[in-house]
Formats: sequence, C-alpha cells, structure tokens
Amino acid sequence: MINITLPDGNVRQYEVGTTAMDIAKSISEGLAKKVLAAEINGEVWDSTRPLTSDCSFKLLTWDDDKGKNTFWHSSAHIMAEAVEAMYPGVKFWVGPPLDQGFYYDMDLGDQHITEEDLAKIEAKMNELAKQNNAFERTEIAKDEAISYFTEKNDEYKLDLLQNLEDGKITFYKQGNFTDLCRGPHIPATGLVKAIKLTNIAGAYWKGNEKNKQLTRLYGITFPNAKLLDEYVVMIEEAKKRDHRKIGRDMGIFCFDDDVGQGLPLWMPNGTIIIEELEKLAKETEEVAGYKRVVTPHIAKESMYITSGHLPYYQDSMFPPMELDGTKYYLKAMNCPHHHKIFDAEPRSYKELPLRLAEYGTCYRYEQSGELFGLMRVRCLHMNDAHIYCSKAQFGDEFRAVNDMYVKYFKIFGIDKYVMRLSLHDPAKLGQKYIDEPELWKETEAMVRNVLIESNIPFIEVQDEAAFYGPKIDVQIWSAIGREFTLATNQVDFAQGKRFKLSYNSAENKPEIPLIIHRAPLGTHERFIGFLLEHYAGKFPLWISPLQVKILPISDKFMDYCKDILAQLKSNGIRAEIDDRSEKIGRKIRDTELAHIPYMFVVGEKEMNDNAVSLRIQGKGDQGSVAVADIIASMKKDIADRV
RNA sequence: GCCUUUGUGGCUCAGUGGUAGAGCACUUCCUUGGUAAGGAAGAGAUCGUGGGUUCAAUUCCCACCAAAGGCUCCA
Repeated sequence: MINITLPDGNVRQYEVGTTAMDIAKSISEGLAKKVLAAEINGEVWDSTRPLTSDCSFKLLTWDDDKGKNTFWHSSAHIMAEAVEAMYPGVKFWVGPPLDQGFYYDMDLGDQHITEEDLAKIEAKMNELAKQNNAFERTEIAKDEAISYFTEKNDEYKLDLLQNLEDGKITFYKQGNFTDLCRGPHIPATGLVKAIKLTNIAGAYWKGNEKNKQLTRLYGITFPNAKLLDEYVVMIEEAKKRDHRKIGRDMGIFCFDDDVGQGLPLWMPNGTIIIEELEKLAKETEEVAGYKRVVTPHIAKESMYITSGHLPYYQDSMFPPMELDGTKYYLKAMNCPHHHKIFDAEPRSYKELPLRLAEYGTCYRYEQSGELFGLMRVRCLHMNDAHIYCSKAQFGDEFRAVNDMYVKYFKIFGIDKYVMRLSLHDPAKLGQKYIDEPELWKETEAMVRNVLIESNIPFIEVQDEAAFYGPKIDVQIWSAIGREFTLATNQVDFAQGKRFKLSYNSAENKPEIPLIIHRAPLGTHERFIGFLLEHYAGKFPLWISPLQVKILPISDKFMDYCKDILAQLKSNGIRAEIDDRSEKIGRKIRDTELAHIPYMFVVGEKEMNDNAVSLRIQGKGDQGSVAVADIIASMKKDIADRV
C-alpha cells in the first residue's frame, strides 16, 4: 500500500499501481470525466500513470492552468496526427501549449498548407477526437528512440534526442500517431470537443533566423463548444479595441504610402492628445526640477562614434546622408545631444543633479516586418530626459523617477503592467554590451536595491539591458496580446566616460557623472497607441480631443448654442455644435459613437433657464445644469485630470 | 528581413476574362423633431503600382509597394 496525501491534507492508502484516474473514479464518476491530468508531488503526470510510492496528489481539470496546458499540448498532438495523415512525410519539431491554445512546428518538405486547408485539418482533427483514442505512454531506451527516428529520417527529433538522457525518454501514442514527448497528456482524444485552427505562420527552427523556416500551425481547443464561442467573441471584442482601428475611426493618426512605412501622420485629434501629454510632462518635470532643452534631429557621424551608437546600434539607425564629405545621421536617441549640452560649459557638483528634458523626435530603422501600428514605428517622440548625477545621488534620483512613473500610471489608471529589471548577458560583453564587467555588476546591484527598497514588485530578465547599462522597463500588452515596453528607466555608466563628461567635485577634482535615461511616458506613438486600447477610445475629459458636443433640439436655438460655444472656448474647453438638421436621437447616437465625453442638449427650456441638459458619455441623461456651473465643474475636472 | 495571407469609392464588404455593386459616411432638398439611426434625390472607384498572357485583364501570371498574423513561450 502507498500513502497518498490529498489537497485537503488527508492521507489515504491505496494499492501500489493505483492511478489518479482510479482515485478520481472512487470519488465520483462525474469528476473522473473532467480529469485532464494530475499533479503528483508538484509534477504534472498523466492521470493514467500508475502511482508507485507515497506522494501528494491533486487532480487537474480545465479550471487549472496546468490542466489547460495539458489539454492544449495533447491537442497539438491531435493536430500533428491529422497533418501526418493528410501530408505524408511531414516532420515535426515541437508543439507546446501557449497562454491561449497551442502550436506545432513542422517541416512539410515540398508540400504546402494554406489557410483554406485549415478547415480540412480541423475536420480531420474532429474525426480523430471522436475516435476517443487513449494517449499511451511508453518509456523507451535512447538507442531505440534514435533508431526509430533514424529510420523515419527525422533530423528534428534526432536533434531533440541529443539533449535527452537515456532512461528519461518517453514516447506517446494516440491512434496512429507516435511522438517523442515528455508528456503529460490527457487520458484520451475524446475530451477535445471544440477545435479551431487560428493561423499559419513561418517560424525559424530554434528561433534563429539563419536556420530553416518551418511551418507553424496555431490552434485552440476546448472541452465544449460554448467555450469556443466565448473565445471567438472575446477575440472580436479585442479587435474592436485595436488602436489601429480606433485611431482611424477617431481621426487620431494615419499612414500614407508616399510618406513611408512606420511614419505616422498625426491628425488634428491626435495632435490634441499629444499636446495634452506634453503639457502634463512639462508641468510634472518642472516641479521635479528638470530643465528643458531642444536639439536638432541630425548629427555628424563623429558624435555617434563617440557615443557608441554606431558600433552597437547602427542596424537600427537610418543610413547616413553625406554632405561635403561628412556623414550625418538622423538621431535614434536624444542622449548624445543632451550630453553635449552638459559638456557645453564647465560643471560644478553644485549643479548636480542636472536634469535635461526634451520631447525629442527620433528615427529608428525598424525591420519592416516588425512595424505595428503606433506601437512600433520608425519616427517617434520620446518623453526623454537625462539626469546627470553623482554616485551618492543616484539612489534618490532613480527612486524619484520611479515615483514619477507611479504618479503617471495613477492618472491614467494603468494597473496591468510588469516592472522588468533588464540585465546584461556577460557572454555578450564587448559585442552587445559595453565591456565593463565590474561596472555592470555594480550598477545592476544599485538598481535592484532601489527597487527592493521602494517595495516595487519586479521581475529580472537577462540579456535585455541597453548597451550602456541596466534598465527597468515597464511592460504592457496590446489589445491583441503583444507585449511592449511602455516606459523605461535606464542607468548609463558608459557614455559619461565616452563623452569625457566631468564635473568639479567638492574636493575640486574632476568626476565623471552617472547618467539616468528615463522616459516614463515612453513615446507619444506607443503611449497613445496604448491609451487608445486602454480606454477603448473613450478618453477621460481632460485628454479627449473634443470635450463637448452641443446638440440643439432644432436650429431655432442655434444662437443660444453659439453663445454657449463661445463661453466654452473662452474657458479653454474644446467644443463643437452639431448643426445638422437631424433629430436629437440621431445626434445623440452619433456623438455617443464618436466617444465624446460630454453632450449638452439644448432646447427651449434650456434657453429660457440659461442652462443645458447634460448627458455624459455612457452614463446617459444627467438633467438640467446652469451653464456657469457646468463650465466651472468641467474646468475643475480638466485641471485635476480626472 | 523571412514565412503565410490580403489589397475593389472615406469606412465595412459583395462581385466578374467583355472597363463594377451594396450598406454606412458625404452633398442637396424636404423635415424643426426632447435623450442611441426621419425621408428623398445625388455625387463619388482608371478595382495597390508596374509589366506580361489575351481580340479583351479589376479578374490569369510575374515583379514591386503596402497591410495583417507569426518568427520569445524549447518533446
């Protein structure tokens, strides 16, 4: 007998060789039907695998992430079985589960799968699922596995086998499909009731662009059809939030072939948002002791040799233009220009920390396939600043920058983000990173300490640092689930030295300043792209391109409306009159759909009372309000940015 | 950059080897109506660009341009 510890802490005795499924059945048949896998001593196992020693035990169903992962991983095997049946000779690489669904990478040789074929593969998968074939696990010796795949001429699985230890190799078989797989799997294919293959894509073998490109099929499956329907609705909702769609509908930005890829044109409504953001940044930075500067968009090659951008960053810069034998580059960053301002006059320790701020325009030659709406562009406006400080001042300065992030995020109600401490990879010193191993260690520790002392939750990631130092990135996700860095706070221990920057210390000795690069509002492009999705186009009053639409009941009240409009404008409120000869219901509908925060409905009653009937976006009719009162209340909300 | 897909009026989308259609938006007229779509008429597209095949191409082929999804999540 073996002792099995249940999740509630109870210990029960079972025969050696009992399976998780047996235990589930002993509890209830209904439960057993839902079991996808089991967690044995913290490890996910097939529910049909015999238990041979004392262990802790938990059943996994669709409600557990680990259960879902098992379900999707097994679904990848069903997809592979379908593809193998339809495309003989196909070779498979790996087929892992994702946060939402799964994929399988495969080499189809000369064969081709198009989107039209996906439905056929889905049909085949449904057929295989209905057969309710069991997933059978076999342990297999490495030699045997190698000869099996050598015979199949499958270089991909042989490659995987190279890194596996003998004695830990397992095959899984369902129906006619056998795969090298660690498992675990769901009991049988019949649990998969709803299948959707979502897309087909190329993916480099092992993620290396020098390798062969494999075909990757993505799909998602569910234990019932209703969940699939809900998933489809959710995807459609996410698409409605996509900043590319809302941005066009609201006249925020556009692209034009003659201007170029990744070069957004900011339309009047988008420009208002930009100006409100800059106003916020300038106010905040003024209070925080920043000084504003303005610098050119181009600079000579020599400056980028000094800065190190040319050796480390050239691929991301537009190629140079040559004038009278001198090369000029469009700036990809503002820092070198700011360093030159630091260096323009002798500096004393009394001037530090010196904080230079600019909403700088930068140009980056991103690969064409990486461009993505406003989130990834080639022309960007950065909420940039550089703080020159002593080592002693570094902690306070870095912390103050973090506080500024938090303040901004509160204004915008941003709560779904992850702070990421991005570290260098020692193996890439001298290539991707400046070759100063000691300084890397020292500054990484400094940044980590600031985060810990400030009690900010964060994750650490290797090989994501800037070439000149570690950084903290704020990671966010777009409506369709892509991850981006929204804001960044970077340490730079390298450029001070490279630019020979120095200040006179209290001991009257030259010292090299530490530099903090920071962009709490990121770039206009990415930040506004993010805000469009975050608010689904329904901007708060203060930043909304149009704040009030005045809706006359009929054009008899037009003069009164014009009077209100003039009052709003003289109070700095952005307003328009809907002067179309439409019914009020129509005007309201169109204004609601255009996401205008405030509507003033104006008829005879309002005109007589010197009032408006207030309607707030999404909240409906608010009743009659005196014009002077509503203007005062709006002005307060706009000033408070609520 | 690479793989797959797409490219028809401002937007969403039909359609065809014989030079195009709908809805919304737009313009004009009628309507002056009290909290999410009033009615009528009208204008608007050399079907992404360039080449090829053909008597004839928006439709078939090729190239280019642009867009979308993916190329990180290691059996």
